[in-house]
Amino acid sequence: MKFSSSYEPNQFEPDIYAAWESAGVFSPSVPTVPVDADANGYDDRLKNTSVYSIVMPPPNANGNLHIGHGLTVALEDSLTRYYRLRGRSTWYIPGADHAGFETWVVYERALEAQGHTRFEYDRNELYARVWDFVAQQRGNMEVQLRALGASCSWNDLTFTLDENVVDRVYTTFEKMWNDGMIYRGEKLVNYCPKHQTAFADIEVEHKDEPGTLWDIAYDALVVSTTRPETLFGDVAVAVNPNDERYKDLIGKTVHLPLTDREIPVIADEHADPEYGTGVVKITPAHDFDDFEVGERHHLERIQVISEDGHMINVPDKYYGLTTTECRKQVLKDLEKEGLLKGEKKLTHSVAHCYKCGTIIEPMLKEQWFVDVKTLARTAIEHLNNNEIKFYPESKKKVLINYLENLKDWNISRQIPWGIAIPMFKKINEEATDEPDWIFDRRTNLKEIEKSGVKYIRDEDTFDTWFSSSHWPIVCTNWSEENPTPYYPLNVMETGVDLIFAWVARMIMMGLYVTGEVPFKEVYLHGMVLDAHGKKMSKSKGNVINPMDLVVKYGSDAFRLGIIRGRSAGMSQAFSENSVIAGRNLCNKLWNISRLIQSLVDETPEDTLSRSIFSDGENTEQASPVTTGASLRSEKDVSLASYSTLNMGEDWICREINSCLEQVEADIETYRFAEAADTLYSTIWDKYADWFLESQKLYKNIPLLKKTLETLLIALHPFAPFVTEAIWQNLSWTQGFIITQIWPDKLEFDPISAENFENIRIIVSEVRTTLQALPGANNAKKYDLMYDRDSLVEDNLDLIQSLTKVPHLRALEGSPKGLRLTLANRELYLDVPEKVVKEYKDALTEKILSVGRELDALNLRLQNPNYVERAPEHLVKETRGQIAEKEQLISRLKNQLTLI
RNA sequence: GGGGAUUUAGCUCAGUUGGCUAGAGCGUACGAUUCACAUUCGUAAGGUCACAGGUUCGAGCCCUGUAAUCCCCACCA
Repeated sequence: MKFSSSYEPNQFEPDIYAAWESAGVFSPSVPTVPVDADANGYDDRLKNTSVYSIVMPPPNANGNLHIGHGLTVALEDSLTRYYRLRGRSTWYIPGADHAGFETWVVYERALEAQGHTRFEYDRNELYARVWDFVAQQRGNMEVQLRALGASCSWNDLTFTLDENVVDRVYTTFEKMWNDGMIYRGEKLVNYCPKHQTAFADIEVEHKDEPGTLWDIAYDALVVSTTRPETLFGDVAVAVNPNDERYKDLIGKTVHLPLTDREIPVIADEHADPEYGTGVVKITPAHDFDDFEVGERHHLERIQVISEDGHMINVPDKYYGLTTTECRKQVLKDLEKEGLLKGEKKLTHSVAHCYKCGTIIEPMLKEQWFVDVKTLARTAIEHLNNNEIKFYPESKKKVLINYLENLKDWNISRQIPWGIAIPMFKKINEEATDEPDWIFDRRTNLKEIEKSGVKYIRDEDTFDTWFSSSHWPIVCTNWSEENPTPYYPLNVMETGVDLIFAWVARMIMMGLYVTGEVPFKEVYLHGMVLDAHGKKMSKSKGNVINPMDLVVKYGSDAFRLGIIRGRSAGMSQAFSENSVIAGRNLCNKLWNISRLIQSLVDETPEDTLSRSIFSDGENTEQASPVTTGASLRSEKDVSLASYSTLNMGEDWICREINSCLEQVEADIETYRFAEAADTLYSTIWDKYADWFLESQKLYKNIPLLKKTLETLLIALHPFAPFVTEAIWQNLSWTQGFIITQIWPDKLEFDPISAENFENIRIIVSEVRTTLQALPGANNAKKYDLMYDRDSLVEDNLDLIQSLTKVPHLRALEGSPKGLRLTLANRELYLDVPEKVVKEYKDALTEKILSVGRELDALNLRLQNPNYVERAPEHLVKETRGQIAEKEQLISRLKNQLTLI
């Protein structure tokens, strides 16, 4: 493979992914089912390898990835690749979601487009049809996951309708049924009349909307309501027990308008004396609060709105009207009878279907419910026991708070596309000894017979979250007989918006099924907002498609871009600029590698070996006096395949080591942005700008190779493709980078490294001073002069090449020109007096500003408390600084007098 | 009503146990450039760390309060 001269990710990314995949490098090295060959109760292969497991939140099987998936994959895959490099047996388990409701909505729309409705088919037929529909659409998201570089174990992909998932869900359901945690209840549920299905509370969107509050006379009492059409379902009116105005009426009855019914006046705390007239009509079948009032007072529930949104159980006049039509008619009739006492505009929040926006109708329905008391309490105990570490930490409190107030969980959905609820209802009523409902796994059958009694299957399917809550269990193939070392997961990474719907339920279910928390850590990423911090939405037209960016800038650039500036739990803006910055880094690395490869190519083998085992031809540049070269013994040379010969080499080793330390600490605490940032500045600002510039003189080939390899491996988790592409292009590397071992720290001489740091300071000051001088093109005009300075004297070529000054020479005679001030060295720029004079203002300003700093330092030291109480090293440091500043000022002043 | 956050450069964000002159990227200005890279190199400007108190030798960081913004949950007859 030949390095192409420009970085073009599209030309190698697909090939590299295919090569990884066919080499099987994504599979965990330790099989996922434990093997106890010698029957000692332990899988011996686990002795030397620790495992790392992580599951992917399953994207919609027949959908496309959106920007949030892009972030999720970038984060999860970086973790996966990092721990793989660290030698763990790493299992990143991909998934695909049947996306019950989402897919159903799409399918139903397609069905309607063909002029059909769901009601023409029975449940089995619909299920089969959607299955085919999904099968046809499937595959896009898997292609896209590959494009993002997800190093997941494809053989282990779990689909949410896979047999083992259904099995596990049924097993749990059966256990809950036997434990008495499942009950069938007639309760008010959130019901979408359009989709004709119930929703869990979390699936409902509340929006503030303008509405009207009408006052209606029920005899002597005036009630306030926003929904007059439901009055036919009223079974009582309530007043607050402490409300003096109505005390006498409690227990009496009032006439329900437009009907011939009398309804009781009851006392209930629900009635707020401050609100409206303080009198509330009670409609248990169509209002959540009223339902509870009804429970407390054992009131009848009269359903007056049908599941398709029409009036039922009402006087003939109103029968069959839609709710909207009925409201109009009711208001008209009330007005006519003089019972409408007033109306007032208000804003109230209205529940909407999160998919179609239809107003959610609270509907009385028989559904399956999970009693969550024990589940929630157990989860809270384990959370309080710190068994799961949260990133960000604050979300744990939020979760506990949620669990403390959790209501029973409605798990029935009236949608064919999902896992059938394995419950069957008795048909023959006369078989009174048999239970009304029985559990049975044969949900492929509509009707079953047991002990001579016929049962018919419940048509409903499970809430997606009921099965999803088993995700860590089913993905790792955990079972009672075969506990796997990969369960609990090391981490659960997902969006902060799923903390209740998914994370909470996985914890409850994990504990219920396995007795263990399902994961040891949770990392919740925030939402990806647009460049202006606004939510992305189709209607705003600000949606960013991750694949567009991958095509435009490459997968690595996208991954580097999307994690930039992002921290746990925070919703943060995202713009193409950060992807461009990522692409630029990849390009930089590409060119760095090309440079090093070309240096390798042009260095003959025999020179190479000489430079390892002797000082070689570069002795003249290296400083025998100041670099501490003598500390580098032959031992170093023989231990490693590289050695440091020049200061810049020790310096870069020092910088790379501290970079590695930083990156390790950051990844292990999920500080992705900081880790990538550290790599960015190490590769660019340190490796390329200083080390490689200095290597243009010295060319320590073994060290160049070693340091490049180190940086490539360290960046691999974040930019997998370009690092692998370079690895494959380099002439001396072997195998895949993805399966390399995370680099050890490099050996270096700290004194020498510090000397290079001093050279950097000198070079920087020369550059700054030259830029500040009047006139253009200063860099090439003036010589740099030094006076008895061995560090400079020993590194003339290096300094000259970095500063680009024409010549470096020893000062002859008395000082002249412009003295460099910050470096604290005898260095002068050979600048004519005229130019120096023009520089005078800058110099004066400098003296003033250093003076201000000096004053501040002196003030600190004059504070006796500081000297007494601050740590000694800080006080000492301050004294040192004062001395330094004083020297600097005197040098500056001296300079000024010379002018 | 309950809970959780945020406020630092023009923009997007770092700043971990309190410690020197508060950092980065982008953007801006100025300068450079055959010799790995214009997807480049060099330099600079730009901040009362939302506000007011407090603790401390020392506060962007800790405490109290205020303001603004955001998210979630519940309620709104």
